[in-house]
Amino acid sequence: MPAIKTQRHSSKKEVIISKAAKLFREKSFSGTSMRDLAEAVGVEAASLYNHIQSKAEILQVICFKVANIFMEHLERIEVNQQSSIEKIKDILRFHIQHMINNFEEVYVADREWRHLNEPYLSNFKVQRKNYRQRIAAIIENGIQKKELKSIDAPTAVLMMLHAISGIESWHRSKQKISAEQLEENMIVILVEGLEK
Amino acid sequence: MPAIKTQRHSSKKEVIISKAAKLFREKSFSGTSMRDLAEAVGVEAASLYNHIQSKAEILQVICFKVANIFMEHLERIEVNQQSSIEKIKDILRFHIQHMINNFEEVYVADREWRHLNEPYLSNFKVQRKNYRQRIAAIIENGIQKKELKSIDAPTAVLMMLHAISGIESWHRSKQKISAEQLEENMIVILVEGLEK
DNA sequence: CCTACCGATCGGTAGG
DNA sequence: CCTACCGATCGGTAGG
Repeated sequence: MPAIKTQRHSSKKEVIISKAAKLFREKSFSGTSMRDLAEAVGVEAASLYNHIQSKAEILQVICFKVANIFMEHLERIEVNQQSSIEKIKDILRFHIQHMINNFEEVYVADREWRHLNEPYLSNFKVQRKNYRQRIAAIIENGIQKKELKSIDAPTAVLMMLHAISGIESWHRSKQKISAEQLEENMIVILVEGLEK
Repeated sequence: MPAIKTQRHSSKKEVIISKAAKLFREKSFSGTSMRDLAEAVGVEAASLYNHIQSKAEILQVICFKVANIFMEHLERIEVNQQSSIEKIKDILRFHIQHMINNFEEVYVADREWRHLNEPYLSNFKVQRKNYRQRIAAIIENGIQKKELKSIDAPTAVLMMLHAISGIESWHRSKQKISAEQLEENMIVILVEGLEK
């Protein structure tokens, strides 16, 4: 039955990608050997190459999968009719939720993309820059409409995104507050600030 | 003249540490070979070992140097008589300034510390946890005194510190705003929020 | 500071 | 999916 065989094959590749994301986060891309990965998957190192082409391919898959998810969400936000501040909140919530639910891969895409090879490296950088500029444009629009303070929009984007990517170390420790509470806290801090 | 000899020796070690910080940031700790470092310093790989004991030692020096600078500053903040909000602002300004002026080493200490060997790894984790908890205590004090919103203090600490560590990618691009403007923008966003 | 070199490990391939 | 193996490179040492 070829259908099942294909399914199994694709599923095994997904297992490899998933285990790799975990290891790349813990030990970094360069610090993880294909033998480490093979052990985590439960096969010999040579067997990995029946499912993936190279170590580099694994990183490519992770980085572009994550980039595409965020880019697609941004495109939906851009065309809707919300206020700037609602758009920003929506983007923040989306990032927070993905960081909580899928943080191994989001973390790796965020921290290990430098190890991509060309032409993927340049492609990724362009996408990343584009993504940030389009969020900055939303912020600048909000400043013009007096919804937001007149702060430097590119700085605000970097701070927002990095503030959220920082929850990983929290996530791994004992969860003292729920995901919903975490999300609300983060939105309040970023939108309204710390000061009472 | 032994005094001069010692000075030269220590100076060369500083050059090695400095070049290593730059390479560890660009290519990560595992992705940087001692031959890469030797080339950046302008010697053969074997010659590096006249100044340092091991690759691991370089990372230790960078991580604990940075950790000590921030810990010493926090200790000065804790004993002074400012309001909680002034203490938080002071910590933020200190982080921003060090990120701007010394960002190679601060970045490496922040992102590459996982590659430390024991017992340094455990020691570093304890210091890091302690540092964050003491800032959280300042925030909690501010909440009690109604100076700050009643947000989750550990979450606020992680967000603040990561928002600031995110300026590195900005710093490396063309500087459109000055360091002073950057600092003011970041303080406003974190303390007062984005919303007008 | 260099040349010469060590054993270990790397990503990846051949062949079954 | 495995065993067996490749050339390249790793961190580090010996000896001068």
